[in-house]
Amino acid sequence: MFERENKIYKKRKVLQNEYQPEEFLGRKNEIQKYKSHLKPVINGWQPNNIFIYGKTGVGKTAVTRYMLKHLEKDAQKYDDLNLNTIFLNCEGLNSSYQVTGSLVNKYRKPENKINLKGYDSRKLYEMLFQEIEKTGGTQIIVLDEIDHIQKDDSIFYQLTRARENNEITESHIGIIGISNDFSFRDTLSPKVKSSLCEKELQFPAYDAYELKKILVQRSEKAFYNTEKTSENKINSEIISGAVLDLCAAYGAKDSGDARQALDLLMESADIAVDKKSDAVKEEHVEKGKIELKRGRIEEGIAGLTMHGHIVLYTLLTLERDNETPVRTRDIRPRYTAISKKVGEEPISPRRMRDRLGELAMVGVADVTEKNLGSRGGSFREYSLNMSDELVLEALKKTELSDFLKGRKEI
DNA sequence: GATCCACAGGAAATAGTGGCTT
DNA sequence: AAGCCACTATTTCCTGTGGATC
Repeated sequence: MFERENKIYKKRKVLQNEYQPEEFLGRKNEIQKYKSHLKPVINGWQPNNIFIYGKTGVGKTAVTRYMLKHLEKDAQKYDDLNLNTIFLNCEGLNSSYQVTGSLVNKYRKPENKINLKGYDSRKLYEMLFQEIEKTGGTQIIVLDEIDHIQKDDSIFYQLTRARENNEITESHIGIIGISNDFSFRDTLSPKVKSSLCEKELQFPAYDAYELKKILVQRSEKAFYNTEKTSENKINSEIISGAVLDLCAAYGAKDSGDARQALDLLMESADIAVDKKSDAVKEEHVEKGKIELKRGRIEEGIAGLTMHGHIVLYTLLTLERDNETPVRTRDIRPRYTAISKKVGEEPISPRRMRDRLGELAMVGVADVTEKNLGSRGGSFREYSLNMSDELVLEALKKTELSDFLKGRKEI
């Protein structure tokens, strides 16, 4: 029943997000600056706090991991240097409280982990400082996706001022904050901003040429019968330069995102394998783009709340009735009706607006702002952004599936 | 340029969940 | 068990917005 038929991949892993290349192309300047910012650490001095920003897929996290790996390795050469690095992704953590608790858990063994509820904030900080002091030496704390921390910035104050507030005496801490939202910096209170953003490092987007170089570098390792002939050219029986150009253009299109380009390359190659093709062709890339989009949307839809799903379904039925684009207040009655059919109490209009906004955010709906002045004021109009079949498929994988099965046709 | 429209979206209040401390 | 704590999801209330119209 199962059989290996892959003629494409030598090593698929090379295209995955976790893969760490030994050389980062197009990031020479950034690595150079990063290195100088981290220099004090190796001297055993108080580390700099570093704020790193740049769009998604420009290597912020990967380069950081790479730098820290080297830093740790080189630190071992010096007996008087005790270096410990902590890496925390703040996705899903929206308060200082949760970050503090998560940091405590990073230090602790699985059996001693704490809950992220119930403690007094002060107590939580004490626990963190205790852990830090127990470890001692120099500690680099990396907070990735730091902009998810929205509610308050006390964690930064506590960490950057821990020493002068005598919370810690045995250890030195340096914070590396990573954000893809530069404006986050300006939401910080002034005293936190100046200390947290002591050193700043901006990662620019990759252009198509740089992305091509990256794709060439990875392709050589990932595919059979492929070799690099110059920095941006390959000779390959599996994959053509034109295919790589397509992937590079896709990544460069909106944000210079290497991850997007690599994802597309992998998706295309997966499709080629699936089709038992001998090579990755341009048509596979086109299919790949559609697949990636579908995946993103499905993921987005899966992440919505139940009422988000109901609102989406409402929009879907309006779309099928050719009533889109439709303004918020015209969505309302049908939403209320459908909600009741599903057996749920409808949420308030205010809340429904939030849900609609999320649909637009996820990319499944389009919004247009309208303003008819004194003849009708301003409002937003929504319509589905993609085929209704696709949306319906995604909705069937949610808690609405039973409800949807019960209806023969929309 | 003042007025008006109708909603967007911020802010505060409330309800309910679940964990910690004593 | 009572009194904390923070969380999420929500409702209620209300101010702000920007173009059309006068």
